[in-house]
Amino acid sequence: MRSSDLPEVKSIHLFESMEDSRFEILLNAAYLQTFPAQVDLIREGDPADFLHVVLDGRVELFAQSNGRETTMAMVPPVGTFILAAVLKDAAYLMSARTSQKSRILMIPSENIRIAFEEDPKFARAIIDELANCYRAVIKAHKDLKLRTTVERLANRLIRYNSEQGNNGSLRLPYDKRTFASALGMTPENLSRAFKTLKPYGVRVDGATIYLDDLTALEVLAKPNPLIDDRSV
Amino acid sequence: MRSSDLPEVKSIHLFESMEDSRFEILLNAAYLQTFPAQVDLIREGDPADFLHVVLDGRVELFAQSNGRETTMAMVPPVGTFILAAVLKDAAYLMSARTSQKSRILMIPSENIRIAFEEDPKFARAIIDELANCYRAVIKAHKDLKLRTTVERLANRLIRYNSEQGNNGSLRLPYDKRTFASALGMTPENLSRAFKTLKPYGVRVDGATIYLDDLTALEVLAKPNPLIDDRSV
DNA sequence: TATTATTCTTGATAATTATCAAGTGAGATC
DNA sequence: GATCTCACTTGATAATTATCAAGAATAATA
Repeated sequence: MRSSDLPEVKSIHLFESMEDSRFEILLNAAYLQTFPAQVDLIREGDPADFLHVVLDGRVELFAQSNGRETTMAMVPPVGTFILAAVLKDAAYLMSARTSQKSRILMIPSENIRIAFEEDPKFARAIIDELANCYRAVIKAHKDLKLRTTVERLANRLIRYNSEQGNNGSLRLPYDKRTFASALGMTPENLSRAFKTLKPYGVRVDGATIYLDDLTALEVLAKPNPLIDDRSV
Repeated sequence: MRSSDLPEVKSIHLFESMEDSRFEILLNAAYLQTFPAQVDLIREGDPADFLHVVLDGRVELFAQSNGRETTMAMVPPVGTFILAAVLKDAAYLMSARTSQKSRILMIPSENIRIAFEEDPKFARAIIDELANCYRAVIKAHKDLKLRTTVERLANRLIRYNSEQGNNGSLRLPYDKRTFASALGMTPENLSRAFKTLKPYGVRVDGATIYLDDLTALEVLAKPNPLIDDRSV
């Protein structure tokens, strides 16, 4: 990768506490590449050759089995993916594709593991990142097992509204088909769930959603910090 | 805790690479306690004061929201739980209770974090454990999103059969009510799912299940290593 | 502007899963 | 051995969610 990209990458939480010399060695072996939308980056089952870091754009993690497919998560900048597989030197459990044009940093697994062994601060940062990933999946699992489709949608809208400035409107960060899959429902039922939420002040205009009665929506959704708060 | 218990605990993967002196300091502050069945150990939302290690028995991790409850996982010996919360010094995302009489080692979070900072080998062992936990949840999430109830049951039976010696019979490791919740279904539907599997050679006798036609069951279940193999 | 995809929505229907209520059966207790 | 309790099962029904097939709406292209 170009050395002009180094400062930007260094500012990422994962690397900021790392020694400069070690950081340069690590990144020397790395690739920074821009991909168009809908490009397959990794396939579940393959060995974990690289740690991926999303710098720009958005990456969809998905999984397949038995002819079915589901969206597991969307990774926004700046986020890593497939960290656990890299650390364990195991096969990927999920596939990844760009959902929009994305800039991806790819660091060889072997270099990550070496840096991890040699740099306690980096090890600590890795742990933080992995612990965050773990807790995010636990929350997703609780969301899926403890809520109906309508409740999941309502809570997601409340979360997006809060993340996007709490002004009663939000934009869905990706198409509704993917959104439905991420929420664990079919596109058809996502449409119907939106209709169900109409009496609670949810107005849909393409990818823009207006929440005209947040109070009513929250009564229905019953948001729970231990499921919905990304920071907890 | 009693020093006579030290060797047993030391043999656990998490601690075996640790320096003896540091290990003794760590365990000095720890508690080793035996609890009867159905004792609440931790409650979601509480701060993570202790890392828990199940030495004997079995612990149920569960979560509640909005009046509903679901079993998230069962922790067999020797397994840790709530490691991520301890490392992040955050609130527990799940509650835990003993599902049978259990011997639990409790190590203060603060000591874990100190040992982690000071002992790279222990850090490495913690990472391995956390990565395993992460991958286990991902698998559970895929199981839930990509399979029907009957398929989930079928695959779980195949897994238990393989874990218990591949002799065509297995014992459910906990009551059917909990088993159903862990599989993401109601007890009633678990009964019905067993009936659905009857033509595939699944015979139920209390907590003992016989798999008389493993081939047929596997055709239905379509087991997938990236969901079902604990070791992958 | 017309045309063509594409995505999303809607309606009808089917499949799946949950709920409620009652029943069965095995083990515990007296 | 009687009966009590509890876990599990069964049946009837309801609710939820998915599927299939068109039909709008939107964006993309000519």
